[in-house]
Amino acid sequence: MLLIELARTSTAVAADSARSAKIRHLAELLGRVEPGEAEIAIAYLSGVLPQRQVGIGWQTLRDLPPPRQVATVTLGWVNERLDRIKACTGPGSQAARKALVAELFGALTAQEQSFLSRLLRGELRQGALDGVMIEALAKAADVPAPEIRRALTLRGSLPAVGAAALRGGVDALRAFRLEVGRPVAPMLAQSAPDVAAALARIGGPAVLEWKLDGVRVQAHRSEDRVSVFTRTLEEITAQVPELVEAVRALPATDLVLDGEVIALRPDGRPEPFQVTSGRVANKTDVARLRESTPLSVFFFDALRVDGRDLLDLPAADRYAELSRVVPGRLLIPRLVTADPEEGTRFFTEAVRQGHEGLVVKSLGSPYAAGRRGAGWIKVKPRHTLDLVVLAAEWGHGRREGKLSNLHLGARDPETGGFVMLGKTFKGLTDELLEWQTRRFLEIAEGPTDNWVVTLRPELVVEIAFDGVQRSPRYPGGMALRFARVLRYRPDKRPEDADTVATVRSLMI
DNA sequence: TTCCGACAGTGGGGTCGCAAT
DNA sequence: ATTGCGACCCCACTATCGGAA
Repeated sequence: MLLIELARTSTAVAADSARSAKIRHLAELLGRVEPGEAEIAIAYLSGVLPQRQVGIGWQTLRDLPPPRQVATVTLGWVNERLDRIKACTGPGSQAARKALVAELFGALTAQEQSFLSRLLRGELRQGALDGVMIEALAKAADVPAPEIRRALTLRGSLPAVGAAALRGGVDALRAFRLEVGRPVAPMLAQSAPDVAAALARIGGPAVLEWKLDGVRVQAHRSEDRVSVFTRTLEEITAQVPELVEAVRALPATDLVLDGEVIALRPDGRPEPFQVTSGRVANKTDVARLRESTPLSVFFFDALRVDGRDLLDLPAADRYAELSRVVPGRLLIPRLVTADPEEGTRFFTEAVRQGHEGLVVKSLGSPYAAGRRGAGWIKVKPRHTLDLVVLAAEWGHGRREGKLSNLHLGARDPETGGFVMLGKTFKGLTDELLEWQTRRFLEIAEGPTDNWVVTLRPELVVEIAFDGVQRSPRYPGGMALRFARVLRYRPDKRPEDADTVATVRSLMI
């Protein structure tokens, strides 16, 4: 199949806003792709690469060679070129890689260049990724969508599952099984403002578990072979030897466990997320770092124990199996209750001990992997500050032509100025976006056609955030984590805004 | 007819590995 | 040694579609 056919389908998908129409376009193409190229077509049209990543990003794609007039390249050819680019490493690789990218894009028409460029940048912007692709595959292969979702959970790769569905229908999908050593798509959580709201959504007794601010891990063990994966199914076995040893010491030899790995201080309180994250990401100095920054692991679910798959069992039964093979010191602290007051006390205690909050879980839910079902609900405390808008950046995509991303500052009484604490684009409605663009252009200082538009510091905005972290980038040495706009405060003047001292007092 | 679940899009800060400077 | 890029860790929120209620 020619790449141009995918590019045309993508254009058609983007042009129709109705999901049903997007599904029709995708299914039509999937219906005529040859089996050997099905995985590539499914991957590209759901916004992923079979190679996962190839080392090409926004900067590499800035200037492309002039396009061809006639479309000639096939999916197989393009994919082979991407393999070659991915394999390009070592001294001199940047120039070689650049040449390969130029050669690849030089063989494409304008429409193909646009498609491949958006795909490689991870911004397909066609209003369809895995969710819509699952429906399209269901239509093209004439199988129920839940069968595809189930297989995807167990296999973790939509191209592989989708190609099997097109080739062999329901029978092929049912052949996918949980396989020890191959990661499962992890179950995700929704969020709620407080414990009472979370309990109300579950509607009955629930399990409340501490939410640790670490890295999600899925640990597999077959005999003495242990492998560990992250939320996105990256393998990190070599970076977490403490976890490997802990799993190897368990009294069961055939296991898949779900948990969180975290760096704790000697007094048992958690290190800031940055410390855990840095430790887990490090590959070159693991032996030394495990002395200075040891990792602890806490498990909260079991997907397989002693050769028995548990995904379809209710959470309470899975936990019973988990606690049978994992000692208490490796289990997340938990409480079963339906009482909002008791739950809130548990929440307060978790936060007092330095943790992120709670995850509230239904006792009856199966392990609904890969979807943010209502089975798990996270609850975290929320802080707010009144800050001053120092500048704004022009948006992209559906925010093109709108001033979108705000630069936020706290008041510095010593200098009479403001100290930047970070940016945010979250929490804005279309109406607010419209309003702030007009308002910002009125108080702009200097040119308004640059990427960043500097403003007179006049507007006060109420910002919600999860915490203050150390920052190597911002002038005050601190930055807000997960900042989002709650509302503008026209009743407040910049001299009423919160000060850097207030922010510093919140830093962990 | 209204409500709500699921999805896609729009980006945030921090850290590491790697190649180039 | 420092810098820039890509990848990945953590992630919140709104708009929209279409099926459920």
